[in-house]
Amino acid sequence: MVERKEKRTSVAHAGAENKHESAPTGRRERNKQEKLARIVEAAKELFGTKGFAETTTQEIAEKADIGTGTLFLYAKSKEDLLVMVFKDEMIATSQAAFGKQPAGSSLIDQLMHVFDTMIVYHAQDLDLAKALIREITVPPENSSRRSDLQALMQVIYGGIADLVIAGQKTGKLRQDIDPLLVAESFFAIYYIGLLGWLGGLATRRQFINRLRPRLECAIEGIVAH
Amino acid sequence: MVERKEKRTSVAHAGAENKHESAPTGRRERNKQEKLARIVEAAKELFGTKGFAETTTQEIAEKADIGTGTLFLYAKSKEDLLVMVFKDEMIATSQAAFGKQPAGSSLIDQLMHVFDTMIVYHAQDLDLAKALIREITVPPENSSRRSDLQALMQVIYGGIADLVIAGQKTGKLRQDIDPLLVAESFFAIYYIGLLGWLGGLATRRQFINRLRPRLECAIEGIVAH
DNA sequence: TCTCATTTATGACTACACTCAGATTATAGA
DNA sequence: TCTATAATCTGAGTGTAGTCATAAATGAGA
Repeated sequence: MVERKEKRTSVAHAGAENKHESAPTGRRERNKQEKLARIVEAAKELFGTKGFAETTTQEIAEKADIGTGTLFLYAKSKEDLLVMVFKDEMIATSQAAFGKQPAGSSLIDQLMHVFDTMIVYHAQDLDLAKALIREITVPPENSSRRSDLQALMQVIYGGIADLVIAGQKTGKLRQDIDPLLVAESFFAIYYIGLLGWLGGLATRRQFINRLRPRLECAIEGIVAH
Repeated sequence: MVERKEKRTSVAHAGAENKHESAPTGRRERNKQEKLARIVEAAKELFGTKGFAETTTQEIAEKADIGTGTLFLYAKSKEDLLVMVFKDEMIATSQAAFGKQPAGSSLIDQLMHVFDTMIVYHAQDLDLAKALIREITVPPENSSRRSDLQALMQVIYGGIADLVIAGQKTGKLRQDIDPLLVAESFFAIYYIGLLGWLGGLATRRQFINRLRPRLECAIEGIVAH
């Protein structure tokens, strides 16, 4: 054998490692959860401070106090890690955006409120946003990533669809339209603009300025006549 | 020195290398063009047969009969190569799609015709399409890539906008709408569906089946009343 | 308590995109 | 033609994501 690492002691545990505690509810499972949490936490910090590209998997493993190989038992790839880091936060962000709607506002204002919130989030770290969008755009067969994506999409599409349904109830919007289908279109308009911004084809301002008329144009198609 | 490569003879020239022809119009420039053509050709063949991920830059360089280092003087990255390979073909494809429009067809049919053509193209090699979409989605600062993207987008947006303008001339569509803005929205709807397909969130059939109603919904917003 | 099978962890190793210091080749001027 | 300079080329080298054979930890049954 070739020299073992001498660490594995100063771990930032959640205060739950009483050496001989052979608790009934499997130690393995808890260890795994803890380790996963440490990994995501380490990745979040490093991605946040150094940026995605500048962070090596070695560093993440070191910070999480595990071997490099172990890292890839918990995340299939470096980009997988990014999605892990991002998912919860983004879901929370969009949920908050849907929740805090000013009462009685129009559909367009509601949509803009949601998208504005997301934009603020994306703007916090452009590199991170780029890496993420690149990754989230076409996830490989890797099923774990895909289910993450689906969870995120459900929140966003579902939220927008709810706004549409509310509009239908007031009678302002056509009744004969599938809300989910409309939600997808709205999101598509947001997304393609976002890509333009992150890809450098447009500035943030241009992106935001064009978003509203685009959405208005799309909404025209679903208002009741 | 460490042994020079003994090749550089069996190159598939365009039949223009008469050894002593010190032509007035710089040999350098022509060599460069030829080399670039060889590189793109080699990349196209290898990506097409082995797939993007399975092709190494070494192989491309070998096939193009140049050093590995040289490859990166002509393309900033492996993905850059992919865009090079793709651009011309895709532009030709979309131009053809816009060109061969059956006379007198409705906007929705025209759009579907364009998108169907693109889908056929994408379907030829899913892996290639995925790699490309991933790449094209958020290109890095690298300006050459961005201008490629812009060229492609101009063709597509421009083509769709032309369809809209034609519709406006017949009076069927509202006059007060920016055709380019509408074009972007239409493309967004296509694109987000494409991502879903390539990302495994939907089958090709689902993608195509949903495309039409989505577009119809968007068109509703621009028909004259 | 002691097997022993199964799960989990490890880091040396591998493969490959990309770099760089130095070699080679083209051109312009004498 | 020869020389100097600039442009172009090159492949051994580098850094890092991801693998894999081997080791350690765990828990069920005796």
